[in-house]
Amino acid sequence: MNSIRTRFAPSPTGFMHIGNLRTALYAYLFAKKNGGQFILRIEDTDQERLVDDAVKAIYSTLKLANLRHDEGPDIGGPCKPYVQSERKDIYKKYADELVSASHAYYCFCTKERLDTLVDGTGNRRYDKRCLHLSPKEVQEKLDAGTPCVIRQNVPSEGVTTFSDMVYGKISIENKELHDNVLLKSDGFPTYNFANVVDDHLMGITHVFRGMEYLSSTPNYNLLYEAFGWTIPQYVHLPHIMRDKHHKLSKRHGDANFEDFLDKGFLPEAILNYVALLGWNPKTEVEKFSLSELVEAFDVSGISKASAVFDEVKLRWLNSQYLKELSPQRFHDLALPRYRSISTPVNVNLLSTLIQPRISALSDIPEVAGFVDCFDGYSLEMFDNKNAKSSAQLAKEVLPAVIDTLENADTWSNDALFGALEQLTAQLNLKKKQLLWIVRIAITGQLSTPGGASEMCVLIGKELTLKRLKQSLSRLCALCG
RNA sequence: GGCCCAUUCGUCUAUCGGUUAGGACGUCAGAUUUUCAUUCUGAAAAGAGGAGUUCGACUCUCCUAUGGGCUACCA
Repeated sequence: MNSIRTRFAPSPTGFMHIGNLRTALYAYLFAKKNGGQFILRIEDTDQERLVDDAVKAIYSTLKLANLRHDEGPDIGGPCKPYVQSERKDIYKKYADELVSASHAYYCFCTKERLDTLVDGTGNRRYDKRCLHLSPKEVQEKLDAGTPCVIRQNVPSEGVTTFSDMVYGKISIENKELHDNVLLKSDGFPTYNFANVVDDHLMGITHVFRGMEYLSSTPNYNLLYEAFGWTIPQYVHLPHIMRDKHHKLSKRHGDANFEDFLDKGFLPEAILNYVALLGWNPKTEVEKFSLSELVEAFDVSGISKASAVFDEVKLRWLNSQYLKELSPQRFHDLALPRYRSISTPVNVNLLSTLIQPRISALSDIPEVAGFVDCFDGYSLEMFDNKNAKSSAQLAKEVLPAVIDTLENADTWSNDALFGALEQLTAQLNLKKKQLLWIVRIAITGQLSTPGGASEMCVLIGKELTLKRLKQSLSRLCALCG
C-alpha cells in the first residue's frame, strides 16, 4: 500500500494564522485529491513559547474550515501519539542511533563559549569541537551530569541537492550547513530533528510547509540519508504578505482566521480566497467550494512568488457567498449584529434588504446606522445631480410628501411606492428626484439598504413622519 | 556579510520562444432599473534594468537592482 499521506504540523504558539491555514488547506487538498490521508500533528517542542488554548484554536479552525484530519491527537491513529511532547523517548532513541553511527554527537559547550564563535559578520557557526571528544571524555561528562545537546554532524564537503515540487532543483554546498542541534538540553527535540523523525514514522509522503524551510531542507535530507530513510516529496509554499515588504504576522492585528470570522467573513469564502493566493486553477473560475477545490487542486499551479493578501478581493468573494445563503441562514448570521440597534424595526425585513447589499457581516452597523442615528446629517446630501435633486427642491416638496404619507392607510412597500409615484406625477417630477429626497429625509444616509419606500416600511409610519417633519424644519431653517 | 528563493497591470494571476500580453478584484466612464444597491457594456492599467542565445524572448543563460527567507538549545 503506497498511499499519499500529508500532514499539518502547527506549533501551538498562538492563533491560527492565515498562512498556516493555507498550508493546511493545500496539504488537505493534495491528500484528498489523491485518495490519501491528512494527518494533524502538534509540534509543541518549544516549551517556552507554548500558549494556552492555542491547540484549541487549531482544532476549532480546522473544524470551521471543514478540513477534517484522518489521524491526530484528538482522534488517534496508527502512529500515535500525535503530540511531539509525548514522543520524547522516541527522539532520544533515534538521536542515540545517529550518535552511534557518527552522524551526530554530544556537545557540552556552554552558551558563553558558543558566543565566542561569532565571526566578523556577526554570525555564529559551531566549530565541531565536541565532535573530537574521545568516547571516554564524553562518558565522563555524561556521568557527571554536564548539560549537553546532541548535534547533527554535517559533512564539511560536498553538495546536497534536492528537488522541490514547486521550486525545482536546489543545491546547497555542505559547507554552508550548520551542525544543528537535534536534541536540546531539556531533552526535547528541535523542529529540525522532530519533523524528520515524525514525518518518517508517520509515513508522510509529501511535506507541505512554508518556503522558509527551503534553506534547511538539505540538513533534513542528510538526516534521512543517515537513517537510510526515504526522503519525502517537498512542496514548499511561497509566503502570504501583508504588503510588499511584510509577511502576514500575528503582530499586526487581523491576520488570523478568527479575526476574519469576527469581521463577518464566511469560512468558505476565506478558504476559497486563500486557496487562490499562490495557486491558480488554470481556468477562469474563481469560486470554489471545498470539494471543488479538492477536484481542481494541482501542485503545478502553485506559484513561486509571494502574494499580497488583498482584503478588498476577499470582500468581493465573500459577498458572492453571502448572496447565495438562504434568507433564513443569512438572518441567523446577521441577528447578533443587530443587537446594538435600539429602534424597533422589522429585522426580518432588514435582513432581506441587507443580504444582497453587503460584502461582510461587519458592514451591518454602518449600513443600518440610520435606524438609530438620524440627527444632524448633512443637508448637502439632498444635492444630487444624477437624480436632479437639491435641498431647495426638498424643502418645496416635503410638505406634500408628508401629506401623502400621513394619509396612506396601507403601510406596505407596494402601497407606498404607488402613492409616491402618483405624487411624482402630480408634482411633475421625475421619480428619482422625489424618491432621492424622501430617502435622504428619512434616513440621513447616502447609501441605504433599500429604496425610499422600503426604508419607510422598515422604520414604520410614525418614525417616517417624524423624521420627514424634522428634515423639513431643518431645511426651512437653512433656506429661510 | 554569506547562502537560498523570487520579480507580468495598484492587487491576485494566465502566457511554458512567435499573442493586439488574457482574466479577476479595485478604479473610472456610460447603459439598464420601482427609488438605494445590483446587473450590463466599455476604458485606463503590466513583463525591474542591462548583456547575451535565437530569424524571433515576458518566456532560455549571465550580470545588476530590488524584495523576501535562512544564518537560534524558534518553528
